[in-house]
Amino acid sequence: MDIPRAGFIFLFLPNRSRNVMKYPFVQDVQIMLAERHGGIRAEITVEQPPPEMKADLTINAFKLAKPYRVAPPVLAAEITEFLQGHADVEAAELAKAFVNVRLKPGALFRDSVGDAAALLGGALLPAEQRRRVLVEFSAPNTNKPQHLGHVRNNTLGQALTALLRAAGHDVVAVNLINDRGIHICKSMITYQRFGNGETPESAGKKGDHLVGDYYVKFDQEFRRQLAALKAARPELAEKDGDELFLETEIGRATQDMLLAWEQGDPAVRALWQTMNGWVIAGFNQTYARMGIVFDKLYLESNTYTLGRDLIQDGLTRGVFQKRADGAVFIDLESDKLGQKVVLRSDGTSVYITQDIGTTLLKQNDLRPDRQIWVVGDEQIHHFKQLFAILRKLGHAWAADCHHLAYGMVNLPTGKMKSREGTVVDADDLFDEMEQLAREECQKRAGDAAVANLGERGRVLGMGALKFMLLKVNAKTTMMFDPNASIQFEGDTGPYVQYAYARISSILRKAGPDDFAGIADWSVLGAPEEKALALGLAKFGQTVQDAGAVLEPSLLANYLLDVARAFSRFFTECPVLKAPTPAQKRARLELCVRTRQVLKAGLDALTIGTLDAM
RNA sequence: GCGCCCGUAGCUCAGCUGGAUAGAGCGUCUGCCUCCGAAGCAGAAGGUCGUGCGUUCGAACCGCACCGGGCGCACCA
Repeated sequence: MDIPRAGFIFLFLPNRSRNVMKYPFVQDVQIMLAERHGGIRAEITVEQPPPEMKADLTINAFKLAKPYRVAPPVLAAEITEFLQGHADVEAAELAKAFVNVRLKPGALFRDSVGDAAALLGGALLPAEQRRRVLVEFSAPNTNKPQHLGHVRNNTLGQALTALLRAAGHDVVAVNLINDRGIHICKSMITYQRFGNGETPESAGKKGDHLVGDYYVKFDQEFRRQLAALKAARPELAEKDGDELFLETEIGRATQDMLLAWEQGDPAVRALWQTMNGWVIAGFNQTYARMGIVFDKLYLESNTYTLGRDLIQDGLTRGVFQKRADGAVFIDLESDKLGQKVVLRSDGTSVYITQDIGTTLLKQNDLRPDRQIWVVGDEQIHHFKQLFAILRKLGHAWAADCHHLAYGMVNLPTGKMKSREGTVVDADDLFDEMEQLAREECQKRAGDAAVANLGERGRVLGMGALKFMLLKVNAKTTMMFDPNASIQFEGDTGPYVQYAYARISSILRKAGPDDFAGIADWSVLGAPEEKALALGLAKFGQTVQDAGAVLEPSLLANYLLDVARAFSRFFTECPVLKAPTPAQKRARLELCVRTRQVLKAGLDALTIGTLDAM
């Protein structure tokens, strides 16, 4: 019963036989082998040889043995002999079953970076493989401000959206705001009691932070009442807070407020409107700083009842069953997911019921070929159940639903805990990053004034933060050390941004004459030049691969490789002071290509660039 | 108890559908700014890829078992 996977692969894995960057000698090898071995045309991929091999590319004959049914050394020998006579090839050497190929520089640069449109356009999938994709991410609760965990979610969702768009998909970014429920009422009830009409303006703080303060206050008040309750009734000492929620005065009052909200009580609704407005205004500032734009917004207050009708429908069709106590459940044993209640015995819906409803709503509203949820990995089981239920309801598109599960962000001290005050606030974190970035800029400028210091701080600070979150696998439970892990050196966003800025600087200094005519690639050939060009050539395939497996980290790590290759090139090969005008021209062209790839790649991760930093 | 994820250098992490002597950054040590901005470059040291079997011409990667860590298995969201 692995239908979802099958659908996933069908939709998203690019056809590997299509070479984005075409090396003609590879195709010639393919034709040669077909002629010799009964017309078989197997896919031939080029790989990167170990540096000590002094080769540019390598063909691995081990992988060809199976389709051709010929021993690897035999095939390798045939290929080597063939390539030794090929016009593009400078040398072809046989090593075990590997054929190490050194290309003539003219051919190497022509086929890797010669065609700018092909290089950058290589990211785009052919039209028939493009899809309409709905990406839901962020999905915040409107009871407190966002923290580092949300930042990872936001960054992943935003980058995934941009990445899929870079691959040619039509992506709709969706946010489902959880703006109702008992947790929202907690902030409301304490505000009602202790707020004294305070507003974000009067308090001088963002609305989400203000409301969050009252959420914290609720917890304090509740724990105070809980302690008093346990003191008065020692037999309750062993019970936990959740069990005794309704035994406390404030818990009872909060529950009553939720009921009043559901019945449309005007006063409760008005307070709710006001406080939610504050929070959402605050969220919008946070999103703006991250550069996030949603195409579509859903409010849970509008959608939370949707699933209920669907349950009734499924009940009549026998998908769901009713228990003696009135609760409705579905049997997911065939998917090894047990049983799942979808309607409580009192007829109210549970979390998954709402999700069924909103999933159908999104499907009907936006007609995507595929839905993706960016949600933490603790909900893996929930989504397995959700997708199984959708399948059982007969929705074929459920096979194209996917939960992008990401791991937690832990601190050196362990998990973030609001009660212990170890939560890293998103807005504070942004401030610190920008401050750090400004200091770094100023440090390098000495006493001189730095132009656009604020802008530089924003681009570099946010770039460092996003890159740090994106360079690790989404599913990795990652460590965040506030004091040490924000770096501007080494494997970082600013390292990539720095390469971009340095190229920009070079291009500024070059005169118009330096760009005259067409680059003659045959004058290049230094190892650093070749490594850079061969690296750039992988851009398109990397974007497609990263999009296919929904993994921005592939692209982030690729950009580090490119930036590193550029830095090496840059120290070893003078550009503006190249030995000959022809070399200067060609190296400038290589710089332009590198800049284009870095820009396109950072764009696909939603990380900004600066022409000077 | 059952299920999912993770154990790779002192630390944080890569390792592309199994392929050549396992990589990067940080940290430590050593060089390089009269030469396109040193947020850089070059080099050194540092690993029984958790353990053991198995599959394979070949395993960090696939299979099984075990050890260690995390997360799930609600009429919570």
